[in-house]
Amino acid sequence: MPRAGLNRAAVVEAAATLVDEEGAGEELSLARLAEHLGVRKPSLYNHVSGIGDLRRELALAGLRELGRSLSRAALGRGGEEGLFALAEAYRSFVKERPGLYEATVRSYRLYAPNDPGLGAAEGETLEPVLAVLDSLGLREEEAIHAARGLRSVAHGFATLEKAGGFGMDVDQDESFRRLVCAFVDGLSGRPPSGI
Amino acid sequence: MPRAGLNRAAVVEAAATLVDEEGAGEELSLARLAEHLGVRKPSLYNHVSGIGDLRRELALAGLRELGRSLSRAALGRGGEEGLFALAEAYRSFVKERPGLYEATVRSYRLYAPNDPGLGAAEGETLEPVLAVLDSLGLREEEAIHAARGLRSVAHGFATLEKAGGFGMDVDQDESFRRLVCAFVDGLSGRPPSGI
DNA sequence: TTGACAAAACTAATGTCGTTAGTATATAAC
DNA sequence: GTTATATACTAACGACATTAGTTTTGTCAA
Repeated sequence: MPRAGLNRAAVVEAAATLVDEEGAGEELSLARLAEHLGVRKPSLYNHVSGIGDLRRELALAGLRELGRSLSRAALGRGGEEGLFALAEAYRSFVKERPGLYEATVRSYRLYAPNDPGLGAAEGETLEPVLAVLDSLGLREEEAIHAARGLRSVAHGFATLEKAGGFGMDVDQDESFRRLVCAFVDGLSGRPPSGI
Repeated sequence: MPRAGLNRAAVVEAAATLVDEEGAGEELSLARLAEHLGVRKPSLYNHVSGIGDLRRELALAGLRELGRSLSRAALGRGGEEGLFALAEAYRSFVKERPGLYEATVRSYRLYAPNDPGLGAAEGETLEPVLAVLDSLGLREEEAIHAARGLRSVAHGFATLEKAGGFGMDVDQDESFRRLVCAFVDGLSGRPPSGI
């Protein structure tokens, strides 16, 4: 039995690739992952303590990567331009890493609350959003409301899009652009910017 | 072996109750449902052709009920008032029937496209939205964009709320009100209505 | 170089799930 | 009352997660 050279990080990374290809729901199984890694199922227990642990680790990885994407998008961009960049980055992340994103959403229901690691990672995704909102003069409770709104907009559109929930043959990029425009304009109380 | 008096409708209804209590993900199993109904697992196959069939039936029931709720909300309400009523009805449905709603979302990815029954039920949920948008002068492609936006807003907020994704202790009703306000105001290109 | 030890792989087994096949019985129709 | 069908059952299979116990590999110190 030659060693496969696995470790926790490698297992999680392989799982992340797998969920992006096949989905993070019931499609993810230790059996499938073990097969992918050329190893027997129980061997995975040397690196993760079960499928729950693996899913939590995927959620953590997803939140961290999403946070990085959002931070990058907000670099050097303030005001409404920053909000558009954040929304677009959010949607892009869901498109590029669909399984990993799905894992982060599952996390809220299944692991949180009171998981300090996930809470911290979630906080990191909020930070760039609050920074951009601050540049628009929104602070404290007002900023929380606006952040929730922006996240709802991006999450709602991206998940419905990913799930194929938009039936009609109408351009989805344009739908998203209009949605974010409407939200941003409504937020600042100005007439449509038309960006 | 006295009969339990089951039929397809009773099985689906019991499943709907179950998913509202325990979730529509992996929590739903034929084993659990059979136990709930006081019957052995294989007996359920007399009424549904498997767990896939049951999930599809749940999605259908959820879409129909959501459609009814939206239609009721739009009765006698046009313009921005109608949009607020639709958004609130959507969110209320998710709160009252969380499992049934979850089943409808799963449906897009797993059963659709090309399931005529689900497609029709989905169309029924779109109808009242398009009617209200029509009262605002939005037609055709423009209405589709707006409908997608409203749905993204309602779906995004409601699912994040349900999943416990809003950590901070800030009023969620107020967050939703502001989000819908911003979207509606941004949609019509007017200054904030403050409703 | 060798011996010991921990890490990482394995086999075997248990229990849950969905599903199918085949069997018995209760209800309804005649 | 006989018959037919619907509805329930038992038994069994394969896929899954998980645990326990075993073997091997790689490393590090003597």
